[in-house]
Amino acid sequence: MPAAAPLDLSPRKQPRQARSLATVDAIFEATIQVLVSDGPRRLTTTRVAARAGVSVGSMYQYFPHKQALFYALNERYLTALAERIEAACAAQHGAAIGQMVEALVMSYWVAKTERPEVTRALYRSVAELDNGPLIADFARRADAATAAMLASASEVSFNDVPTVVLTLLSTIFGTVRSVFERELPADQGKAVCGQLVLMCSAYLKAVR
Amino acid sequence: MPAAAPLDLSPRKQPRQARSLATVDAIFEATIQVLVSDGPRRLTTTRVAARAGVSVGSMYQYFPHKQALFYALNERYLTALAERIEAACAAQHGAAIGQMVEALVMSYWVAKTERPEVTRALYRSVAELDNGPLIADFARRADAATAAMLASASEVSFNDVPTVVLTLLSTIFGTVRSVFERELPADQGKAVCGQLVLMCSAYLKAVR
DNA sequence: TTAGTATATGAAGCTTTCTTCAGCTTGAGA
DNA sequence: TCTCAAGCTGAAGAAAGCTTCATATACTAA
Repeated sequence: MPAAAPLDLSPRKQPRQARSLATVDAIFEATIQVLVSDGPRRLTTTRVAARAGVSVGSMYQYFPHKQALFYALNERYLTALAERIEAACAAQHGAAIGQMVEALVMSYWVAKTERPEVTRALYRSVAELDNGPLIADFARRADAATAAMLASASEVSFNDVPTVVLTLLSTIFGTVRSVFERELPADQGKAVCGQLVLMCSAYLKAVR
Repeated sequence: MPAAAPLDLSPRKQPRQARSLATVDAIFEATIQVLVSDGPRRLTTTRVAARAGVSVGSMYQYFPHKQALFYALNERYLTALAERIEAACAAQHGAAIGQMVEALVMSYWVAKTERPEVTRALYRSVAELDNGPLIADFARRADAATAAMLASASEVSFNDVPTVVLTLLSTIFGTVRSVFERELPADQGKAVCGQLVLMCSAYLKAVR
């Protein structure tokens, strides 16, 4: 565990005028772009500011330090991802188990493959900060949404729902990550994704 | 993709005397320790040298720069891991499919959980370098070993072995990684591991 | 229009880190 | 023992990054 001093990661001030909102957005977008094109090692305040078309000073109006910016970016990303998963799960309440699994896998897959370079860049840059709390929060939301969805399945039920959900999500999230890490060509990635649906379905049949 | 300049990652010279071998070993071990205790961001040449009980200069006798050291460490780790997987697969030739899966999952799980802090530290530090070639090499070996093992199963056969293998390994590697990322308590980790065996078995039954 | 607040700037100070190299120590073989 | 290559040292140069702050500009509301 990184024995880092506790940092204040909260934003320094909230943008109030339209132009400052644009500035913050530009900074976030620039952060992603620098991450994608230069990698996490070269994510510097200077570079981000330059790409965003603002001065370094402006960054420090809204973020107390580089880490805070990066933390906020991850927060944004994971929150949006959680919302998509929740929506996908909610849409399947009462559906058949097979459909549920397919929807769950596909919503995650689509979310990750929409902008693959961004996904890859974020995967690679996790090390830069202690995002444990963010991951935990995200996991909690995904767990809850999935559990609620499974519970709504009228036909079948599982003994140990928490373990089933944990296994399911660990598998889905992990497998997708593996596919990105191996930098597979698109068609192979899709193939694995399809097999993943199959695998999860087979699993749920086995433990129901 | 990180647009880094192509770096020479090969070691600078080979240790010839016993004491230099000890130095190199100490440097590797120190690298791991710094990674574990200080995190990848604070992995500096000074810190590593200090922890290893040698001077910075000594490091530069064997590694042209920091990246090369880190690269070599990953190479060591992944090579050892590949060997263990190959051994585990070889030991199951001719066995029942269920046993094969269990052996595969467990060998990987055990390898990763033996020194969990090290595993975690290495997972977190991947971003620091472009280890694509190392991952690719490792994946190739694991694929081959697994494919050979499956092919030796007399009872059953699969249509698309490459896809099955790819799916299987992506799932196993990814799920284990997910478990570490969520920082689950040991018992939950074990539980997921058990379920993973189940899941993979169910999958192979479904696609045989 | 004017006062007051919000926002933006970017050079400069400070710190950290990487890497080198000239000189010193250790070990192996003759 | 002597010689020389192998190995080690660590201060110091050079580069890069983070963050601040005094100053300047834009906006808002009265």
